[in-house]
Amino acid sequence: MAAKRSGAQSKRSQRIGGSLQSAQEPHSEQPLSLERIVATAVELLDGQGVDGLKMRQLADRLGSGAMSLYWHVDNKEAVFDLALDSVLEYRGPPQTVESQDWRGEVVHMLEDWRASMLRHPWSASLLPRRRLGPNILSRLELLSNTLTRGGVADADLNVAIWSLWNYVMGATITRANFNLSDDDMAAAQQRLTRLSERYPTIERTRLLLDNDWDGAFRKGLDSLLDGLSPR
Amino acid sequence: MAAKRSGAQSKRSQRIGGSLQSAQEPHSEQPLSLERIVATAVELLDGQGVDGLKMRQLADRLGSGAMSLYWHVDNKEAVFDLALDSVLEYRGPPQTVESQDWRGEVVHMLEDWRASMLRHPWSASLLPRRRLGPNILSRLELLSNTLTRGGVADADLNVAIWSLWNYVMGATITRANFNLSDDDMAAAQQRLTRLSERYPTIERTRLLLDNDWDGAFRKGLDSLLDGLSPR
DNA sequence: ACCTGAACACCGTTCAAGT
DNA sequence: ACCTGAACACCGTTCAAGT
Repeated sequence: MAAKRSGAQSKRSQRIGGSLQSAQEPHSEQPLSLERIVATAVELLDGQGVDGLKMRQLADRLGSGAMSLYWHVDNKEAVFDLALDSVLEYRGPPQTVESQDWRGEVVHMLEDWRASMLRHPWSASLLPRRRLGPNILSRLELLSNTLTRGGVADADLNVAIWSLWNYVMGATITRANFNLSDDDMAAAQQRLTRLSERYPTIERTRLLLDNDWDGAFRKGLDSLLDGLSPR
Repeated sequence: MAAKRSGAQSKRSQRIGGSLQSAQEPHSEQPLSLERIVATAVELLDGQGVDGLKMRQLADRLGSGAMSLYWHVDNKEAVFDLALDSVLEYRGPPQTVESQDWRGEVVHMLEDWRASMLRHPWSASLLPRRRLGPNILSRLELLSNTLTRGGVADADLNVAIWSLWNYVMGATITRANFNLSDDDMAAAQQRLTRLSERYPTIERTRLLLDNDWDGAFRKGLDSLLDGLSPR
């Protein structure tokens, strides 16, 4: 495992007269480091999606030879794991007083989790396929904690957590992969009406055209929490 | 979208009329056909996972040259779409009388859906990423239908359906990707206890070691349905 | 310790061509 | 209509080697 590099060294302290390097590559000549690799991988993933991440391109963007990455990282899988975990960091609830509103806290935590993943649409699909990293474990720990404080018995805790996990993951994966450009919307609409005699109900309620994702997420979450709440 | 009339398919002649011989052979030297390609792709995917499907190997297994597939199919993506849809067929509830028990029917439909996907562990992760095919649309239609019969108002229907979708997808994707060999179990246990001071709660309830997947799925689903049920 | 180019073993797909 | 091999444009990774 690579020792930590003090990343902020030489290049940072220079800060030469601000106008010249307004050319697009502000970070081209630093040494490689795990941090830079991960950050750049996230950039690339955000821009090109999971299939768009290429080791050569990643190295290129970092200004290094293609194979230099392999000294810092075992393989591409490791890059995925690191990028994924880096995106799942939780900063905690807005610092108010230690609140009594456990349900509100749960909602906040889950909405923040979903929002973090939606900011990096490749992340949600990746999460269930990889080993759980420290950041997601922290989120689960905090969630368990809050539920316990809310009165959920230990015997019901795992079911509650997995239910919430399932709901959040399903919602986020689905939403992240549903790219509704105007064209897609139009196409879906057209297709649906064309098939209205095969699928009358979902056509009537416009299931596939409903695009209030945030509202639907929140409402469904409320229902689930209703069902899970100790009475 | 439901009826996939891709370019590849339209390239095929219809070849419907009574031909000289109804092909009867097992599957060693038959001509290629979309059906055989899809069936074999499913076999391969079951055995090797999503990343294990190679066009060359697929052709090989079908006893044809590597490039012959491309006359029947546009590209690899199309193979995925077809394999996925083929796995999602629904045969309907066990033929009893038209029941009054709408909730029981919903549970049956969702458990069958989950079971179908778990029989082909690659399928769940694929489903949210691809265009919805006819078989999954049929399942959604039937679900909508049943919920409506159960008294869910049109205004609440989409939220209910997406909530159930989210839950089922999240649960199935997670379960399908959680391969708990004895080794993995042991490793997880070890890791968790080693980290027990960082994650005390999930360690205490053995969140990651809980392996009653079916039971947890059912219990969580019940909670969700409790929350969604009209009162 | 850190980085590198050349090279290998793939894999999806295009193409021109066969029947 | 249906199938094929050769070839192209990749891409992850190994290796032997540089500093």
